[in-house]
Amino acid sequence: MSRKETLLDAAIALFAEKGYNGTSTSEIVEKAGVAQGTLFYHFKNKEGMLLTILENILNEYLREMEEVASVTQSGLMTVENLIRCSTHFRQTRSLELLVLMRDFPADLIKPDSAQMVFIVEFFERFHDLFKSSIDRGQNDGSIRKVSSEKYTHILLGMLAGLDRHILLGPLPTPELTEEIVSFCCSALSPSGIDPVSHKRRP
Amino acid sequence: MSRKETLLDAAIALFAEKGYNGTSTSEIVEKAGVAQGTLFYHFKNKEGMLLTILENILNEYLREMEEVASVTQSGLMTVENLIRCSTHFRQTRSLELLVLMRDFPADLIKPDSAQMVFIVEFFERFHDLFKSSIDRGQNDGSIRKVSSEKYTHILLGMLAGLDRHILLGPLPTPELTEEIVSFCCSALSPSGIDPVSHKRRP
DNA sequence: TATTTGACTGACTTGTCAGTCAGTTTAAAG
DNA sequence: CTTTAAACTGACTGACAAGTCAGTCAAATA
Repeated sequence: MSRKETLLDAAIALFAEKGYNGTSTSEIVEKAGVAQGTLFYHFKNKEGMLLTILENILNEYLREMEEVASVTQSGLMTVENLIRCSTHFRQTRSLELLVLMRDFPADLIKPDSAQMVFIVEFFERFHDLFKSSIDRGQNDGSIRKVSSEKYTHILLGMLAGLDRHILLGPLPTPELTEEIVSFCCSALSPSGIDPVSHKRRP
Repeated sequence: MSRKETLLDAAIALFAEKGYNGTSTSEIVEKAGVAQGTLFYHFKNKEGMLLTILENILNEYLREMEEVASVTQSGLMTVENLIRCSTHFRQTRSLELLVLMRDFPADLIKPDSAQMVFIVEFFERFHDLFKSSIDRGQNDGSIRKVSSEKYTHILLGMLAGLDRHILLGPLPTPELTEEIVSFCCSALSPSGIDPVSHKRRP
């Protein structure tokens, strides 16, 4: 593993444990077992490390989600699987997601900076991914006729909120995946369609 | 207005604008127009200011919510009104809520500290408020038979996530209140009950 | 009037931290 | 072997921030 990767791993662990602001560069280099200067040889500055971490995790998150959405199926089932995907991602990449949830945007409040613009693009792509799935569901009849724009905001806010609730919340949380899926299915299915069997009710 | 209140107001505005970590005590006293020492005369330290702000906002939030829940009506309608209440609160107290959403728990990561325990109690009371409403709805037939514990986590995570999405998200968000209400009603209503009219479907 | 008390002041101390830089090591290329 | 460039080092620095404290002041109390 290269020094750069070692440094990133150390930073992820420390940021997740103590937060971005609560972690000094000295701690990072100590944990990585390299000298102070090495950090600044590989990264422009401390914020550059955070951006690299966020960029990596967002890239992978989006890649997995887009893969799920590319499978041909009803719009509602796509939404279901996007929800399951987000759960799976949270479980496999909890440390990086914790950093994302806690330290964005709190420590990147420089609106219109190049980094901010860059990160915002990811959010737009997540938004489009959900919105086009809802639109598709409304065309194929699996999702009721509601404002897809507004329902996209609701789903995105909900999923991010649940990630945060589970990862950072002070209360222990039980396994919720299938309940979240059926909660959303009930909310999205057309009236008269049973959200479990996906068949029209008698 | 007392100096103490002036200091708190200045801190709320600055914390909301630049975050807790991004604000120095010098900036707070400058904005409040008092000397450096005055801050530490009224508050134990900088974190004491944050805790005071969070305690105030959580107290008022909980008071409004408990008032809403005390009105006699079906469990589902109570949940509906709790959701509307949270929206109203977000709109009227956006600055303080912004501070809460962004800087808790990121800057209070001292688990088991007295302050942390104190804040966690609020979360438990929010949890109980929602859970008992769902339980009531399951008794009066307005809410379907699901795990009230799990659905409480979903609702809490969802509402906090939407607050965060709207207050801190990089994308502009349209007005969502009634869509959130009907989203949740559809998810909570018993199958066969129309979530809008609350009458059994033909 | 004399004394006490609480609110307030602001220069100062103490410490930390991000970031720098002159120089060393490593390893590849000629 | 020599040259060159990239990777790496770690002591150092300048800036700044939280928190302190000896002392001022005005108003209440005796």
